[in-house]
Amino acid sequence: MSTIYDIAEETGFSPSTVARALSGKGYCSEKAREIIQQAAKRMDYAPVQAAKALKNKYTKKVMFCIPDIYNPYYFSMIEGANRVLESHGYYMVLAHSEHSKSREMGFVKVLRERIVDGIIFGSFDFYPGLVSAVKSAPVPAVLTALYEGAGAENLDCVYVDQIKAVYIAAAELIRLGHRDIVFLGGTPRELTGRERQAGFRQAMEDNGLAFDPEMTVVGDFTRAGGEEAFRGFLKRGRPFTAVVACNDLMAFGCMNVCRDMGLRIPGDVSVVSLDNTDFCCCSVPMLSSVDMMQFQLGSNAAQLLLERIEGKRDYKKAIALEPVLVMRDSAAKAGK
Amino acid sequence: MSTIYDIAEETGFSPSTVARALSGKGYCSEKAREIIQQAAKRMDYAPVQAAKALKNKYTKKVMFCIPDIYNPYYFSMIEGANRVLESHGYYMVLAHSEHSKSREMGFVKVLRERIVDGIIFGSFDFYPGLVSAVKSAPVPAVLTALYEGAGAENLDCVYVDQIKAVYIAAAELIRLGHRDIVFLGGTPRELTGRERQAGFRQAMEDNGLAFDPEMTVVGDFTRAGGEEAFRGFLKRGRPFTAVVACNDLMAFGCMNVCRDMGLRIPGDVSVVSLDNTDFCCCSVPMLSSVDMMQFQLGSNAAQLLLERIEGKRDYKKAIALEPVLVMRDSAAKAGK
DNA sequence: CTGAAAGCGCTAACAT
DNA sequence: ATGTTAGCGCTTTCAG
Repeated sequence: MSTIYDIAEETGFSPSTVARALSGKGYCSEKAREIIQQAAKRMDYAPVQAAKALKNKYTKKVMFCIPDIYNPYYFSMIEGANRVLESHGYYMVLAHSEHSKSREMGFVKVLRERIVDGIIFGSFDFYPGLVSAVKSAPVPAVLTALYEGAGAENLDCVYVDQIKAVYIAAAELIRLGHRDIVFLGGTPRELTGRERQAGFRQAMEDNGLAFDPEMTVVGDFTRAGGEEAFRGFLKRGRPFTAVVACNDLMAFGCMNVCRDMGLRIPGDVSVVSLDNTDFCCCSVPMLSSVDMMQFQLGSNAAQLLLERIEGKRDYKKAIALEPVLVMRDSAAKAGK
Repeated sequence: MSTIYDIAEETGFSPSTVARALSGKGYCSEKAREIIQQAAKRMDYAPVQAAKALKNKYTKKVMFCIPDIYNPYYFSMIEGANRVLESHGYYMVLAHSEHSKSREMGFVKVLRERIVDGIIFGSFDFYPGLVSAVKSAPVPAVLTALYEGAGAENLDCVYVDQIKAVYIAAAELIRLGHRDIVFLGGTPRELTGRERQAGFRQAMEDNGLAFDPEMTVVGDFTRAGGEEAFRGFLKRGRPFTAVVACNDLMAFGCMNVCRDMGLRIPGDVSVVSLDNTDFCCCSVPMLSSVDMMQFQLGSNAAQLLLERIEGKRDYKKAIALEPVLVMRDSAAKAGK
């Protein structure tokens, strides 16, 4: 634990020469550099980040804000972002909002203290208040969803088309011959919930099937929530042969309920969901799911953010990624 | 974006009065405080953390180092730690070593730059080099495992007894009448691998059963690794009626293989594993597993670390937590 | 090529 | 109660 002053004293050079030698910036003779670097190593020198941060106005840290740490959806996003951040010498500060708007707002507020150089939002649900707070924050932000409300003009984002994701899931079930398809969605109070339902409806109608609100239930994106919602649907006594679940966790819940009721998957019920998390391979049968490109979402978001932080870009950039259907064993032809 | 100097100028007070008014420390008249606080709000003042850090020698951040971000084992640990850190005004910096010792070492090295006030290790595999690096770091550290090698004298830790965890899992299977039990463990090159095997052996021998190395396979704690390892075991052609898996992911892999081979769970094969992650409820049948108290591990670790950081304690503290068996549907009486 | 000096924004001891 | 001053450790401009 030594400072440039200690090294200066030790080597007889001035602090500024030591700084130049160590940073590699500015003039410094070979000889001086060598002597100083050796002393630095010997004295276990390491620059104190707070001092650099105060002087340079950057912290080399980025905040990653997610709503739910137990949802594996976010894992590869974190990992994707982490990879590129790390390769640029940045660290990630995790902020977990637990779906609370006020906590999320709190994270945006502390940005003013400049504890990080930028922020990535893993969440989906933006609203004008948050967006305007984000925009008035002193550091750049990137969203991992498409938000087109007011104020979004200059906000970078990476997103995958939610409507399309549900669409291809439903379309595949229809292709397999299913007609009575349950939609296990999210609350329509959130944008994603509405978008996804729209995708489902469109897939049905494009294929000449009626969209029936009675075949729709909403859950909270947890396994338990999926179970509860699906049980609620079963009470209606409507016939069905397939389910589109809006995320893997709810699909697991749905599959649990099916098993309890003696329904076989995919024999009696076909299930396709969104997210394609690692756990799709852990269920029996393995879950067919739409890959929402989480890893790429994370890495691209980090990329965009760093471009802003490092001043390499000053205009808005939005990146759209394509969802990819991954079929496994939880869906089969209807009527088999 | 204003500083105490801006506010001083605006209000006519000196910077130090402003600082006192805003921090609430030191003398300051009611009137001055009011004026200053209003000005601060109006001017959107927020203290720059780098400046505080430079002066105060703390960053209000803690590094949490985990080896594998895709393993749900760590979720609740992260969450447990996060809860207490947050309640004390600290942020968590995530460090993901991807099981690489050199990366882990890298994280310990940057501690010298004082980017955080302390570090929690989620990993299991400690070795002398790491431990001595940790001990010479300028900030306190907490391990979430029991390490009794040299240098551990003054290192805080929270841990659950690995041997006991495996022991109670195996003992329950034995109680259910199983005698030919497969042990799906981790590599004996890591401490945990050895400990867990010891626990299994002890359970067998305490119940008058022989420990047979042929009934043991090792995997890498991933689902795919569990599958591969278990397939390897099946090739041996040894009869068995139950499996103790060293974590949930490997148990899922094992269950997948069983299904492929037409073995029914728990009819033909009973499975109990360690970790009790949320996903135990997602598999069919639901997985019986030993809760390794991850949430408590995380929150206690954070607690211990903060005690050190805030100078409230200067002696070693080690906390032992008890593993708890959670029976679900993947294990049943033998011979049914 | 090297050194002196100022300043990043905040804190705290000390003086008034 | 308030103001002055020095300093945390580093960067950078400007003299030399």
